[in-house]
Amino acid sequence: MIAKSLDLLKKNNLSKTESRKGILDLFLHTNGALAHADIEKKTAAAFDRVTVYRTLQTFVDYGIIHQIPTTDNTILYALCKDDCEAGHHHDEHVHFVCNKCENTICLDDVIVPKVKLPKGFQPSQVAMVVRGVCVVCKN
Amino acid sequence: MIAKSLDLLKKNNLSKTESRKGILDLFLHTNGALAHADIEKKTAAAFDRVTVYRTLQTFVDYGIIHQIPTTDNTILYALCKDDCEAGHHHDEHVHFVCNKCENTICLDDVIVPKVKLPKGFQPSQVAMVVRGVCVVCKN
DNA sequence: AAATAATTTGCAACCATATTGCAAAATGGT
DNA sequence: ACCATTTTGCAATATGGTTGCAAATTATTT
Repeated sequence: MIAKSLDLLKKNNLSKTESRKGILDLFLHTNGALAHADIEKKTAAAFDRVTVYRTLQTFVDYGIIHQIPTTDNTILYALCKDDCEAGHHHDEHVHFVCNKCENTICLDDVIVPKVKLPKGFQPSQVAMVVRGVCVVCKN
Repeated sequence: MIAKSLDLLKKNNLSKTESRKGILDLFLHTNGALAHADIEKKTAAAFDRVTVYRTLQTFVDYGIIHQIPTTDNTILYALCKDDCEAGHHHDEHVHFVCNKCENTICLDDVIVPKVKLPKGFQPSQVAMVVRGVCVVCKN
């Protein structure tokens, strides 16, 4: 469990820089999804904004994290499960956004059900976001 | 079919202004979803940016249009079906984003399937976005 | 139809978020 | 330790969105 971030970087042939390691560690120690702003806060602005943007983009490109669609014009990112590869995400699980604590949680065990699309539509990726009250806030 | 936008405005007790009518007409004549930038372009900047933002917000509040979550930090809007009301959307249909033409289409007839969440999670709203190739671009 | 009240618009200014070019710094391979 | 390559950070710029307020438009009253 020590230095799992380094393993991940090595596995993807990414150079081990402070920012990549730091941001990846943050994801590994966070349960839910993170927005760019969260990352800036939680890393105490140790890295330049631009570096954070580029690092996130790199991680998405390499299939280390994935994006979660939102309706408030921010982008959320969360760790991919182990079987994601560069250029091809398999993050077919449901995301849950809590209306109280506003955290976004990956429900890794809840897979997105298949839907039947109208004739001619060819799906390649599905995202499902459920809003509601999470298990922590339900009381 | 003439002046359906006026009907819609009247039904919601909204004053009939040029911008509301114009923007609503645009939605009525567009098949897919629209982003703020699309609206500015297609109305030839006839209305102020601020007016467009406020008009969209008003339409969302009154249940005339709904927002579609995206992963590119924009907000998409699309017409609601008839049974939406102020403050309460029933737009539980699937949205399709085409990777080729980049249009977003409401699949009004494909309703979002129910999923079983882990114990303690209480859902209130579900969004589902499918990416792929649409019926127009499939060839 | 004119006058008034209420709402909406447009402008200016502002803030937040995101991207690009480029020089300096850090990393990896030899 | 050196050098080629990649990554970082800064500055500048672009894009997206909000707020306050006066002017204009719409609705209401008479």
